[in-house]
Amino acid sequence: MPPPRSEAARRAILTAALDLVEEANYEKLSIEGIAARAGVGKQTIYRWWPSKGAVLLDALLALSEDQAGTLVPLPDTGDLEADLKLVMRATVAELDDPRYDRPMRALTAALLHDEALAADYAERLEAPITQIKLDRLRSAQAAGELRADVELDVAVDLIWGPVMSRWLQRTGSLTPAFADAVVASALSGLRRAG
Amino acid sequence: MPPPRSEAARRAILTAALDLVEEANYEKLSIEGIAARAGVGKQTIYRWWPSKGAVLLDALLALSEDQAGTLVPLPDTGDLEADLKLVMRATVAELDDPRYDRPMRALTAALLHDEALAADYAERLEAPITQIKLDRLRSAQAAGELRADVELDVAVDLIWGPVMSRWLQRTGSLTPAFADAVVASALSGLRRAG
Amino acid sequence: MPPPRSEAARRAILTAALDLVEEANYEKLSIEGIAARAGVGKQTIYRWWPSKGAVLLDALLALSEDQAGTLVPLPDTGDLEADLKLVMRATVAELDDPRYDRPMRALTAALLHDEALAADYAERLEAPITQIKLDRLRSAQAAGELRADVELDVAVDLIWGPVMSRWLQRTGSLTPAFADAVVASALSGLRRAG
Amino acid sequence: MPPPRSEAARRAILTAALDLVEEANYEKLSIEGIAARAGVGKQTIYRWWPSKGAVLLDALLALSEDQAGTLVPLPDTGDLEADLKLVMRATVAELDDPRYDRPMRALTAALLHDEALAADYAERLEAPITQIKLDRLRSAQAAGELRADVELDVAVDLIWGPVMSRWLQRTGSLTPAFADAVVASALSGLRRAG
DNA sequence: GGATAACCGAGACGGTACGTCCGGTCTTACC
DNA sequence: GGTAAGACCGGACGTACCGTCTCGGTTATCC
Repeated sequence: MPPPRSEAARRAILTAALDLVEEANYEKLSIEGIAARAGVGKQTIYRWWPSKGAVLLDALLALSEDQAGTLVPLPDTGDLEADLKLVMRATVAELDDPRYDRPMRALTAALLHDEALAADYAERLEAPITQIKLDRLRSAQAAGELRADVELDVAVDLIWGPVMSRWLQRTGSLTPAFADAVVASALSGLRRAG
Repeated sequence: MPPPRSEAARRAILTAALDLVEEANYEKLSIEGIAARAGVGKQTIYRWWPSKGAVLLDALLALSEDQAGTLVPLPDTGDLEADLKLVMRATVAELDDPRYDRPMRALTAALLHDEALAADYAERLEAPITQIKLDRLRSAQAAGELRADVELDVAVDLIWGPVMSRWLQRTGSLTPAFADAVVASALSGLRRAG
Repeated sequence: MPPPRSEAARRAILTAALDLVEEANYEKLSIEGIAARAGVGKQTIYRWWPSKGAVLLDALLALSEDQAGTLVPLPDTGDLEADLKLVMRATVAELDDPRYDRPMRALTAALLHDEALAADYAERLEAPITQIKLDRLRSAQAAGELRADVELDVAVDLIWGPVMSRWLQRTGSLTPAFADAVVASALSGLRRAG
Repeated sequence: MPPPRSEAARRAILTAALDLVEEANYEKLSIEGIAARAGVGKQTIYRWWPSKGAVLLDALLALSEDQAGTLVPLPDTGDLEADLKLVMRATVAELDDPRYDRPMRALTAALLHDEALAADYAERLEAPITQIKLDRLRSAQAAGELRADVELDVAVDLIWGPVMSRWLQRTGSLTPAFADAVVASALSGLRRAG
């Protein structure tokens, strides 16, 4: 039989982690601090997570699931550019919201020096999201909105990479206009002959 | 008159930092470790740098300057796509080389939770590089290789963002083919009407 | 009706405690370790004993009773000095035997900071032993081998104290010769006028 | 050159250790507690002492030296019994004083499961004290107050052992009368033929 | 011949302390 | 006065146990 595992403790830990990472930066985030804030023994964290990065990953997963239950596919009105602009504006807004920005940035930092965590992240958070992006693009390709020879995984990077890059490196501000421009330009390149 | 400042110590510190970050990951990199490896007192580090991230930034700057003395402009043969493919293949190769990948990744992690360092990085490492990118694009725009209404800073993100994003998130492998595809697609979107 | 109380568990716990204290020192002895070694839940120990010192006390009591069933009186041949030398040589031998030395030393350490346990020890282990010592001395006093004004409880300390003290403080080696010398000297002082 | 070593920290640590051991029992005494009370980092304790028992030993040594500067010889009026009764009454009084009793008992517990500490204790605290006891007895032997064939180290155990034993095991109360009785009886056995 | 109650093993839980590492400040001796 | 060395206070690390608790599962009387 599986161990009883306290659901209350689990939730308290994930909430505490998110709260703390929002208040300070990732460097200041400590297992000790999470345990104290959650009213939990440190061992309870170490029993279930290998590192604070893993706690953060679970916390972000919980955050995604809390609001949606399950991941929703991208809108498909038949107009790829319009659909993606809508999605990209939402993404850009989310990345500007500290509620997401802080923990996401913290998790990204953790991924940079923890390959095991990166693998876990890729499988559990990124893969499903990439899948729904690929699904939408495949549909568009079938409808002739993308050239037939476009490699869809490259297309995903072309469309979302510029936004991610600007977010991570704070190269510029993430405005709806930027979102639109990126989608328009990227799609333009993917539509007709290179 | 500035104090004599031991150049030997400075170099030893930067070298030690690079060596250590190459051996382990950024988390394990410690001021104490750098000092010990460099045969230097901790105070000597604290006297000249505010954080280990700052040491890393200087170390990377030194690395750039060691090989080039000064930053070279991007090639300008008149064929933007060919020039950028050349550059992008080199970039991709560099990002695959542990000698650059390790410290760059470590520095990126440091930037994520140190805004002061991020500002310093933006000014000293990124700005000059972005400048030479903008210079090349401006030249191309003048030559009619890019539409006149293209905002060049967005163009920079469109061209280099996909590569940076794939590197940071390890979303896929960084091959020369990928470099070519990204350049081709991005430029295709920037050349004609959106 | 009292619950059945598993005799097997009880014995496993006492044996495990003795084994562990013999292998390591008292500091390393842990309830958790005893439970694991005995193949027993921790709660089973906490249900029946208030502390690991109490377990140790029971373990030593069991050890005493295993070999003798009940405590035997000291020999009484009519020659007090000869009888006591015999007893003291046995005592000294026992204190040199790790099988007794280790747990006894551990128990002594526990007694030093647990007054409740000390009271329990005094009543259940020490009192009976002191009683048979007093019995033998009383018999000797009646036979004129000890002065009539000798206080017997002081006499017990005079005779056994030096050995206990040397054992506890490892002041010197516990040889049969030392046992003899102590008995001879102590009795010499208790026999005739002070 | 030797490291500078903060004398203030050293004293604060020893004082804190004594204070804490007086307030609670040895089990509750923790390095963490000492450090907190002394306003000192834990590392400063670990840097100079291998265990809390070692701290306690140094604290007690400091206590002995504070009051006397150096160890004073036992009184030698020519009347061994009178001199020893005086000394023993003082010893008994000291052992009844919580200021000495608590840390001494704590140290004794530590000695029981730390052989290295026991060796250190034997050399630095016990040996000098035993030496002055032996000196006094040797002087008495030379004056004919003790038989010539008495082994002085055994004599020390015979005289002080009963008191130590009663103290450690709380077998009875430590009164001046008990002190006198022990000295009288022990010397009686050491004076004339066994 | 179930019911039921205390036992049992296992082990998760909130905690405390461990002994170590490192951060950032300071002091000392050398050059 | 900068430097190598390293002690200092503080705080987090990850581990070991503490003593309490909650689980199912066995007994083993008692109705």
